[in-house]
Amino acid sequence: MKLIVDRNEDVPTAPSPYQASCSTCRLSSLCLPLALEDAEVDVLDRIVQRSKPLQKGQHLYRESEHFQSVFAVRSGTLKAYRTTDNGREQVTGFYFPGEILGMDGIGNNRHASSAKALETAAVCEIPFTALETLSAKMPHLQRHFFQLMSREIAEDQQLITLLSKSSADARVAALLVSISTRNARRKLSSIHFRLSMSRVDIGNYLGLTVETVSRVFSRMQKLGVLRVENKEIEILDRDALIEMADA
Amino acid sequence: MKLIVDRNEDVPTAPSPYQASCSTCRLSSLCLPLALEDAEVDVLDRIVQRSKPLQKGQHLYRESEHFQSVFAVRSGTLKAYRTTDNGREQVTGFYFPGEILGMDGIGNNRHASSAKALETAAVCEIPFTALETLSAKMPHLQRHFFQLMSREIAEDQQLITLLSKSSADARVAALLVSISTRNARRKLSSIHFRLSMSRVDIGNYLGLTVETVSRVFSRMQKLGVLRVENKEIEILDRDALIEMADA
DNA sequence: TTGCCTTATTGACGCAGGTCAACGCCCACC
DNA sequence: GGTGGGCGTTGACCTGCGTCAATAAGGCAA
Repeated sequence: MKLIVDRNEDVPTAPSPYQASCSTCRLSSLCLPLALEDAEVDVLDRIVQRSKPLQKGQHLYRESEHFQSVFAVRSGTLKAYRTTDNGREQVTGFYFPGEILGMDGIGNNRHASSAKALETAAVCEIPFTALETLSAKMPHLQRHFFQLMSREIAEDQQLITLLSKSSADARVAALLVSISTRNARRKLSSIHFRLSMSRVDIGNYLGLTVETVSRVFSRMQKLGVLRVENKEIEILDRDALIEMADA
Repeated sequence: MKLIVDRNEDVPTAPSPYQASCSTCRLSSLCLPLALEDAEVDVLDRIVQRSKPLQKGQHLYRESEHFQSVFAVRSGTLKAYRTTDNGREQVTGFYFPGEILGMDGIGNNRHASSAKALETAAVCEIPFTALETLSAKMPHLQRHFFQLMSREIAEDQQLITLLSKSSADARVAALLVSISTRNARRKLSSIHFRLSMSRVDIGNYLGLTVETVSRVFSRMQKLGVLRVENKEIEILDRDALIEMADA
């Protein structure tokens, strides 16, 4: 039987049903408000739209849809993926709380990828036209947004490098290190976490088959580098993992 | 013996020995000035620096160097590449006239990759701080630069997809189609061109070995899709090539 | 609970592309 | 015009990962 305190689930933070504001959001130091003055954050706040959470499997946007906004993840995880001409799916990224997605749609005013929730997820919607207007007035914001986009480029290039020559072991290791690092940024455990994505998604992202991913996990477990129990991962030897990531 | 006009080298803008201005540049319709009013182009012109050409093999910038400017290619070809922790090299892109490179350095104020001329090449340097200031004043410019960065992201994602699952044939085909398309944009032949990069660079970019690249070229030639003669490429059956690119 | 369906693991086998090696060709530089 | 060194091609062989198949283990509905 459920207890009354459970109702707190419906009230993630303060006032609004979803989220009060950027200024009270504990992710603000990772997200768009980073590097903004308090007064500037308030202005930004006014253009940010918070809506009801996405259910697992629900789409935030779809490839080739009209582009209107970028999104910041507030909770949960999303995957971005594109569908190739011959119908194959390619996962291009996983997005965790505090991270921005949708920037690939700016170029042609249509989303270059689809985004889907891997679990219940909440996002902040940032209408791009408003963001542009604001950026022109707030140099810090403009700069920061340029930086965010640039980092997305640099990260994609890292993935390119990974996919181009690394072994299956190195790919999986690199993903785990990446998740671990991003968890640390959010003050979560960097050695013990739950994978929100399936083996299929991992394989798809890393250019491997499910079977290979599974075998790599087993192998790493046998080597004492990881403890794997379904989606629960414990990193037992982070140094070894980092070592494997670039071999 | 030096002529007096050479002293213009000290005056980077107007009547320089290298290039008059964005407004007279025949690449302006592909490059940064795109979508700008004539008056705006003049303002942009004033921050753009044109310098003496790079020789083949010369670096434009190196990974982890302090980031200061982005660059537009005026003539020639450059490759961008990064060096992994274990010393391997990964080519992340080729840049042709009218294209912008260096945007991956904005994020952390250091270049995330190195850029090297594949043949004699001329570039325009666009100091980023000045570009930011100007962007805040010229909405068209800000918008356009956001779009350029976004397209770089989208293109990287395309490469990710390519590297993730495609066969060697598909990878090479995709690169050739890409070069062909980019040549067409510059009003050059889309079916007959000279590869400015070596087989090693192609292989490196596509995550293949030189031998495989060479074999693919031979195979395509045998199939009557291409005519290959050293670096000269003639596309005999563009449709077949496009077909191969996503198989 | 039971049952169904999706996701994960493990094994056996085949093949695309990597590796190693030999050789030819282009061209830069004496 | 000769020669050396880099670049490209081709062949023979090997291996890591994909494929196919069978089984197990969760997870959700009724």
